[in-house]
Amino acid sequence: MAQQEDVFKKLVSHCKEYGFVFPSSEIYDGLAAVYDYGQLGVELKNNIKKYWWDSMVLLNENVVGIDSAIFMHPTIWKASGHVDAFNDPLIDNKDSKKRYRADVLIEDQLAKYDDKIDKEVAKAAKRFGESFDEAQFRSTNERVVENQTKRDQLHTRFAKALNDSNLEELRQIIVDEEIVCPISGTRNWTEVRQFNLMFSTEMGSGDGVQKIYLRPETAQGIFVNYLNVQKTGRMKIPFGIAQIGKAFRNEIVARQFIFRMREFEQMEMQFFVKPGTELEWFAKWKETRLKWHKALGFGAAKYRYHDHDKLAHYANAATDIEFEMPFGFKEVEGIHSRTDFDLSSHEKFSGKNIKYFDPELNESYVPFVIETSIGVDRTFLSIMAGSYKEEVLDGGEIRVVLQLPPSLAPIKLAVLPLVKKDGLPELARTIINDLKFDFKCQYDEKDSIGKRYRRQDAIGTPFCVTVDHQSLLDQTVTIRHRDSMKQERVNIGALQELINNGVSMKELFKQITE
RNA sequence: GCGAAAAUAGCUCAGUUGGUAGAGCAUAACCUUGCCAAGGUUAGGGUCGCGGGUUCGAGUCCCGUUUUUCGCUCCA
Repeated sequence: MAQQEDVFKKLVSHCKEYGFVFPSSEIYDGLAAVYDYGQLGVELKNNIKKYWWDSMVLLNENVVGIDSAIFMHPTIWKASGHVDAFNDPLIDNKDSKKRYRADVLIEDQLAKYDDKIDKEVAKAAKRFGESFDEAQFRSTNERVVENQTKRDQLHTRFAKALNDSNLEELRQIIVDEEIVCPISGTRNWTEVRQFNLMFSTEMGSGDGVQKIYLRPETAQGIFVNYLNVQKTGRMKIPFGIAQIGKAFRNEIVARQFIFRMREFEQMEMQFFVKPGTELEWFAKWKETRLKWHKALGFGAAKYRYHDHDKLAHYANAATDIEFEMPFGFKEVEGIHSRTDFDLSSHEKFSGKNIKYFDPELNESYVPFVIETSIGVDRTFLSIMAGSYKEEVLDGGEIRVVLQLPPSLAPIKLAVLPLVKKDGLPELARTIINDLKFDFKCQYDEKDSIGKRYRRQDAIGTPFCVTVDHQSLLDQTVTIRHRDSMKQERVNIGALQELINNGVSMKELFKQITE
């Protein structure tokens, strides 16, 4: 484990050193859990997005894309459940350092009163046997009535405090009820704090100002547009809508580099199906999505499914695809069968009919939804982690090489004059000027050729084209492959096709569709 | 958010009992070599995370703060 953490540390340094990822606002001491992508990082990230996007909208004729706004009508987040479901009041015990949900502590206290009452009843039942009338006993026994009164008073007070979002009152209840920490047994509590998952901002000014949220997921932008897309695109169920975009969550703890950030990017596809068929489609997408990951070539052992036992309020089946990060297997993608929860809820809250008319069945229904939701930043991290290698060469020296899938590499080829004289740089420039329309190229004439190869290895460039004196005579160059370090001599005119074959995403797509 | 540890050049780090900062690599220029990094010469780059305090004097001691890592907690 210590060694793995070491790898993670090296990976983070590598990302910084070569311009993949920088801490945000670094000259102002940074901003917690926010990162910027650098000159190579943005290329890799764009390639990842292209790989996903094309795998959805090119490979599936019934999947189309949209790009919805980050700002959305505030009621959307009521309908989705985000406003209510993520307002947990939290309290810490200063002695045990444990954190609890304040409402759960109070609910436990309510349960204790119930236990006391039940015990009294049980005792009486034992004592009086068959002649025991529980209902009468409950209403007349002093201790039972006392506990019932206390419980009811607490319940009323608790419900009011929750309803008013009165955090001081919640804390006061915990103090008044003399609730102790189960670990430390003390009543040394912090204030109750509210953590809302959603960031909010204000739109408009003056009297018309409106509180709006930064979307915590991109999915809702698809749901509220599904009928627009269906009608204008003449889509027939089953069909899907794909979207890539930023989302924001005010995480309590955001950590592990770009794995959990407060601002992040999602690639989501919502697939609309006939009710009753959702589990078949869930299984289908579960399989397809794993193929997409495996096609990257890091080995099947790096991935696994994690099926959810505990399901979210909207789902009837859910699984994660996990990748073995340097800090363990972690979720990269989630596949959920979201039922008709979201669409039905939007129908209710908006008052609009958003049923799909199925011409084959000649009837209307609210479609069920299968969601595939993948984090761009997590995928980026998984690809960096899977690619970073420290190879021990024959001579015993270590080569740092980023074995990125060539189709995702930020730089596709470097063109290197063997010496920076005798007209070699000029020929190298000519080659770049010809290839730059198709591939991101880099020119380098500094330092020895070996050193230049290593520099390209460190940023994952799959091909190095070297111009030497023979090139001037017969228009051939050597092309060197990153992973094998093998070289071959080819005609300059053959480069375009050779490189194109090497960096095309076609091979990956074939693995997904077969 | 709680606790622990850390923060010195682009990266990895050193820095003595407190005496105004160093290395390796990297970067740039020139010379040299030319197919798998680390030849020569030279240069740039640091108010030692930030703000206070103690002191004649703070990278070093004290307090606060920010950021990062680890543990706890949370993660529809």
